[in-house]
Amino acid sequence: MAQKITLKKIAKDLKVSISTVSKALRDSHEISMETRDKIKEYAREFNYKPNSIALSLKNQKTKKIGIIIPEIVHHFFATVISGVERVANEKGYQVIITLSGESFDKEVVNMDMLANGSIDGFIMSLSKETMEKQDFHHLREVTNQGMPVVMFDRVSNDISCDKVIIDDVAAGHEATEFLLRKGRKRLGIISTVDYVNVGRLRSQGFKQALQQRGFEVEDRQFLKIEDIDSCEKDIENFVVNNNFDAIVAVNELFAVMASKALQKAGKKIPEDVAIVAFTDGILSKFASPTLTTIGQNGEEMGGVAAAILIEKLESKNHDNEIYETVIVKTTLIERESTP
Amino acid sequence: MAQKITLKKIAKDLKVSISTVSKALRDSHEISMETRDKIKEYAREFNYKPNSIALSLKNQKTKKIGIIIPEIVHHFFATVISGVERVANEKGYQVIITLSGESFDKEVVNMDMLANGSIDGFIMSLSKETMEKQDFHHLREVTNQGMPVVMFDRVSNDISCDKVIIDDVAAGHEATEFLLRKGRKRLGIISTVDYVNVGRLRSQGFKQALQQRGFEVEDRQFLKIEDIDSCEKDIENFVVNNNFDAIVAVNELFAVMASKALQKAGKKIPEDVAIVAFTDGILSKFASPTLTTIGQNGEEMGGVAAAILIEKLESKNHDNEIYETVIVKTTLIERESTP
DNA sequence: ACATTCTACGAAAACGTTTTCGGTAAAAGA
DNA sequence: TCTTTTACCGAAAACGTTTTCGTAGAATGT
Repeated sequence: MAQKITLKKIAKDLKVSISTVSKALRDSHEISMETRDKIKEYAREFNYKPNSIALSLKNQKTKKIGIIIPEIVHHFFATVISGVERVANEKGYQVIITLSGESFDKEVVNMDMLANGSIDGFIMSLSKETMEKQDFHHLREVTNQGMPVVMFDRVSNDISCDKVIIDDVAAGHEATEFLLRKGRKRLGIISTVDYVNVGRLRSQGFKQALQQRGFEVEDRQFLKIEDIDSCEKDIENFVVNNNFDAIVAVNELFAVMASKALQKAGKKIPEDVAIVAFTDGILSKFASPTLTTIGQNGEEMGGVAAAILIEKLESKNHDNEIYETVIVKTTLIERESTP
Repeated sequence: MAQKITLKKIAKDLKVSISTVSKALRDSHEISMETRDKIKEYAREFNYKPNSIALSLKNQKTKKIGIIIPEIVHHFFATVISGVERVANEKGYQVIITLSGESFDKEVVNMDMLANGSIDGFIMSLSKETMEKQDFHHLREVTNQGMPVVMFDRVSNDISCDKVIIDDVAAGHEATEFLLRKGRKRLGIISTVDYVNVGRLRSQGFKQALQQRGFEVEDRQFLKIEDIDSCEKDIENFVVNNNFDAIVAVNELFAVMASKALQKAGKKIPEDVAIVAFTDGILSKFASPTLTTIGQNGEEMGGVAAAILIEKLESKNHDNEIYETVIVKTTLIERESTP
C-alpha cells in the first residue's frame, strides 16, 4: 500500500530540493540545523532507507559478493558459506549464492548472470565437470574484466587468482602417518577420480607416507569413486575383499559406508580396521562408531576467502596483480574409529 | 584491464547514438539491417552484457529473491535453499541468502538490508528468538511496503502472507500412529520448547494419536529441549530412565542421540525400542541403525515457496490480498529403527 | 558605502538502461 | 512538382542517488 519513499518524495513534500534532502540526511554542514532536523524527522517517520540499487549504480559497486559452489546440501560447502557470510556481513557485504550442481554449463551461466554488475567479486569452488573438461574460459573472461575471484577447495593452477585451500597432500600424509603410528600396516584409501584435485592430492599424500615408511604401494590399495550415488557396492567390495587393517576416506560419506560394510562383514572398528575420514561434519560426530577425521575448517576457509576478496575490493591500486594462496590448517580430530 | 563495455562506449566507437545501439541490440525494426549488424557484431566481439544494476533501477525490479534462514549448516534448510534456487533460476531469478543465526536482531538487520531495493521479495523461516519474542514488526514493515513475503516451516499466524508448511500435527500423529500399529505401548517424544511451532505441533499430534487409542498421556512422556548444544545428557536420562518401547524425535539429531544412548544402555533397536525421527537427512540414512523418518521434502518446500513468490511478483494486480498456505506432503520412510 | 566572506540552498551531471517522441531525409503517391 | 508516407535515427526523460558547482542574500570587514 504505502508507496516507496524516496528523496524526491521527501523533497516535494517539504518543498525543498532533492540535494537539500540528501545533504540533510548525511548531516552536511551546508544545511541549517532547522531544515536538517525537519528533514530527518520526516525521513524517520516515513522510514526512509536509501535505495541500494541507485547507490550501486552511482558508486559502481554493489557491496555484494557472489558464491558459486557445486552443491549446498553438503556439510563442507554449507560451512564455507557460513564463514563467508559471517565476515561479509561484518564488513557490510551481502552474499549471493548460486549452485552449479557439478555442471559446467550451469557454472558458466551463473557466472555470466552475476558478472554483469550484480556483484563486486566471486568466491567459488569448481564443479566436477569443469575440472574434468579443464575449460576455464568463463573464469578468464571475468578476471580479464578486472573482477576479483577467490577460489577455494576445488581450485585450478591454470587460472591465476587468490586461492584458499588446505594442503591436501600434507593432510593425506598426516592421516596415513597417524594410522601407521598406531601400528597399522595394511592400508587402503577410498578417493575420488583423479581429476578432482582434492582426491588426487590426498591420495598422493597417502602414497608418500607409506613410501617414506618403506612400504610397497600397490594399485589395489586405491579405490577411486566416480559416481557418488552408486558407490556403495564398490566400497563394500573394496573394504571386504582386501584384508585392510586401516582405511583412509577422502570424505565422511565414503568413510561411513566403509564402516558399515565392515561391521556387516563382522569386523570390529577400530580393533580390526581403523578409519580416518576427511571433512569433520555431522556424520563423523554421530556415526557408530564416531569417526576420526581430518577437519577442513570450512568455516575458516570461507571467512578467509571473504576477507581476501573484500581486501582486494577495497584496495586502491586496482592493478595489483599479486595473488596469494592461503593454506588453511587442518585439524585431526580423534574419535572412536581409531584406537 | 579491459574496461567494462557499455552502450555509451559502443555508441561512441561506432559514432551513433546510445538509443540506436540499444534498439539495434534488441532487434528493433527502427534500425536498418546494416547498422544493426554492425552494432551487434561489435557488441559480440567485446562481449557486451547489459548492466543488471541499471536495468534494476530502470525497471524497478531486481529479479532477485532474498532468503532469510536461521542456519545453513542444517540439512533441512540446505535442501530448501536448493529447491528455491532451482525454480528461481528456471524463471530467471537469483537468490540472495542471509543467515539470522537464530538471532532476532540479525534477522531484523538482514531484512532491512535487503528491503531497500536489493530484492523483489522474501522467502524466510523465523529465527528461534523471533518466535520467542513474538515480535514481527520487521515483517509488517516489509509487507506494508507491498513487498511479498513467503514463509516456510517456522511461520507465524500473526503475520498474513503466503506460507509453505507441512501439517506438523498430522505428521506427529502419523509417526505416533505408525508406532502404535507396530504394537508399541510406552511412547516418549523428544521435542523442542513450545514456542518453536513445529515442536509444539508435532507434540500435539503425538498426544492426539495416543488419546485416540485410549492411552493416558503423562508429562513424563515429553522432553522439551531448549538448547541443542547441551542436550545430550538430558536425552540420555530421558530415554534410559523411562521404560519406553518407542521414541518419536522431532529431528534427526535428537533421534540419533537417543539411539546411541539406548544402545549404550544395552537396549536393542528396534527390538527393545523403536525410533521415528523427523527430517530425512543424511544422518537418518547413515546412522546405525538407519532411522525411520518423516521426510519433510525440503527441496519441494523451497520449490513451492519460490513458485508462489514469483507468481505473486509477476501478477499484474498488485493489490491481491489473498494469501494461501500450501501444505507439503510428508513422507514416511521406513528404515531399520522400526520393526 | 563598498568589497568580501559566509550561510544555505538549488541546478545539474553522472551511473547505464529503455522508451517515447520528434525529426530529417528519401521514397512514394498525386 | 508538391504532398504524404516511410525508413532511420537522435534527444531526452526516467529510475534514485551523491556531489560539484553556482548563487542569492546576509553578515562581516574596512
